[in-house]
Amino acid sequence: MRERRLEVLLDGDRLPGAELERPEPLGTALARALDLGRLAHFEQLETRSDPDRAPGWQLATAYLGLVPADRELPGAWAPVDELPPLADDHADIVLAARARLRAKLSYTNVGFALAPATFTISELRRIYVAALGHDVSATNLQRVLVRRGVLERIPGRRAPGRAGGRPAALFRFVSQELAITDEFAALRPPR
Amino acid sequence: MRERRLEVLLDGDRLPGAELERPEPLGTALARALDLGRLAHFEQLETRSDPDRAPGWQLATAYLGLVPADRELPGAWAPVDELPPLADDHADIVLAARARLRAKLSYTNVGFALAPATFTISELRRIYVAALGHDVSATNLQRVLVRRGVLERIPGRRAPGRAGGRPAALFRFVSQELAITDEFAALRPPR
DNA sequence: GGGGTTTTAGACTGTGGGACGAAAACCGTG
DNA sequence: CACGGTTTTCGTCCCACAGTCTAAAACCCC
Repeated sequence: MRERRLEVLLDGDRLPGAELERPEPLGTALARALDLGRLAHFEQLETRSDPDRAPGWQLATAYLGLVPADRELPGAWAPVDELPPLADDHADIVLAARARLRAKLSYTNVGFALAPATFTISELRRIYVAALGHDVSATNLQRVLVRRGVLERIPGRRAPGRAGGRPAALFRFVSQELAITDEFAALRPPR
Repeated sequence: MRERRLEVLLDGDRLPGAELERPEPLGTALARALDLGRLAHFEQLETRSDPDRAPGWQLATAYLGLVPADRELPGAWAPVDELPPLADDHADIVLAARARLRAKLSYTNVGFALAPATFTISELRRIYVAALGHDVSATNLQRVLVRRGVLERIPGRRAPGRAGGRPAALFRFVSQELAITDEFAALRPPR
């Protein structure tokens, strides 16, 4: 996330990755190879076994890792909606990952993995807009997330920017652990 | 699904599976080994690489396949909520699969993969109750699914059973392709 | 102090879904 | 054939929640 756009880390014309040689969990192998430090959210996506994958044949397991918007990380980051041509089906994987992220933003609290430790509603709104790809009302965003117990207000206010404006209240995510917050409106158990 | 309970196919004390030897997509290898015919829904779950998995070390990719309630299939089926002790982490996998199914029942039309071609609302209700693990109102189930365009009424009625009762209207799923029907209430794009 | 800007708060509205009750249509029995 | 028991169907009420709008609050710069 940078400049109001969702970005993805690339290694040339492909997604960065690691080869699994010794017995170890998939996630740790990837984390060791990428050296991104602790990621707030790290989630397995699909495993593909395309026989025509070059060279020879191999299995590939994709992962989705999220980095907070205020963290600067080295490497080549490309905007997700303006990807250069990628090798194999890597562009597909990026789109699938974005779809997964968008869905989870709506019914979980993954936002904590994209947002700084504390933030104003406007800042959070910009992050959600960039990730979701469509506009979001700041009023509704705050009300929805606070009512669900995802967001909580903390003391203090942020001084306005150059252009002026009322000082903004500060918020933070109540939990840093992934949790489902929307019990899928329909088909709920009766009370 | 049998006798109003969700069931899982077992092969002794483990989930049925196949070993991948030649280059081929994971799904086809599994389908060939299991010989269940065409499944209405077939979905990849998690891939695990536990070094302490016996014997030696191996990767394992779990899949979720759904069989309509009216189809009788050979093999040893066990109720999901009364599983015998299973090898490795297979019990975990079954529970994860059930969780996935329950979530998808709420925001997609996967129901088509569990239901017969045509059915009454009461029959569909029994299926949903078994899969979700909690009661569901027949009235609301019908209204919700019809309004979302998932269900449609078809001509004819089903004669009542031994106990009598009003003849039930027949329904079917509009589509047999997986589709997301609930756009995650919150954080929807403004109109 | 006035105009522009950003944030905050409140009220209104519409929709979707849970709960409830009554009517419809069937079976058995006497 | 009238009656009670059963299952399905239909309609209504009601509440929670999200989208919209408007106005007020609090700041900047000039």
